[in-house]
Amino acid sequence: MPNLDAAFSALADPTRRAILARLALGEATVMELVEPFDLTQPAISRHLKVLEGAGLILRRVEGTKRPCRLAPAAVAEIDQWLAMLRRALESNYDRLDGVLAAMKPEQ
Amino acid sequence: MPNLDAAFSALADPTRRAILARLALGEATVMELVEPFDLTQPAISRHLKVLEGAGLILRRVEGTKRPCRLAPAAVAEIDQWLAMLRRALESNYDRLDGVLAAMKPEQ
DNA sequence: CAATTATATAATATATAGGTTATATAACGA
DNA sequence: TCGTTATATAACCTATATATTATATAATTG
Repeated sequence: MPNLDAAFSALADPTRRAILARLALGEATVMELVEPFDLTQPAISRHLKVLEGAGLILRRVEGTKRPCRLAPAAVAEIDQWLAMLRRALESNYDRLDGVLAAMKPEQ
Repeated sequence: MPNLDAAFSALADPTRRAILARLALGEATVMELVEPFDLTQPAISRHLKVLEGAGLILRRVEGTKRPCRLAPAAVAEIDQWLAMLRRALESNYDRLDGVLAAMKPEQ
């Protein structure tokens, strides 16, 4: 899954997570997304490109505007991958009693 | 949540995800984690440091070995953050019919 | 058509990531 | 105690990320 690289990497940046949090409230244009940040428009445009490349947002063309909205693709992929960790963590937890019981006598 | 930076950033690297996938099968020492990769031991040690810093793994001291295992902290935090996106995606989906109906007449 | 608005791209600078080799440290086993 | 094994750290190099400013493109409006 080479896309997981892009998805996790996109989410690693706090500005991009803030953009996604804003988009969770609904569609927004580039300039609307620039406004709350102390960053230039080109900087936000690049972040949006990263988010789009990762499958985290989609953009429409509406005249000269490019309204952005959340996309489901990447979140689904991430969830799927994390499920593997969750399963492992749960089964480790299940085994914990046994492991502790086996260890204590030796110490 | 400054930890989300570290957690997502840690997961963005395929080597580190592979290490986690290995640890999902059970605890492993540093050298056991080096073995399947075409990387040097210091490289893996650095990856482990990153994973530990992100709250994705824990390490015990066992003589000269440092067995690693998965940690639940970061996964929980990530899940919580993603839940926000999931909710928004679902409600956007719910609204989609209405939005489309409202748009079509204008175009 | 000219001016403005919305967005993208290019050029550039700097910081950070991730790899390597060399070396330090600390426990183990003979 | 000495050599070996397991791991960590330091120094260094290169590639990439992110920001900026300047500029291009394309739709909108007067």
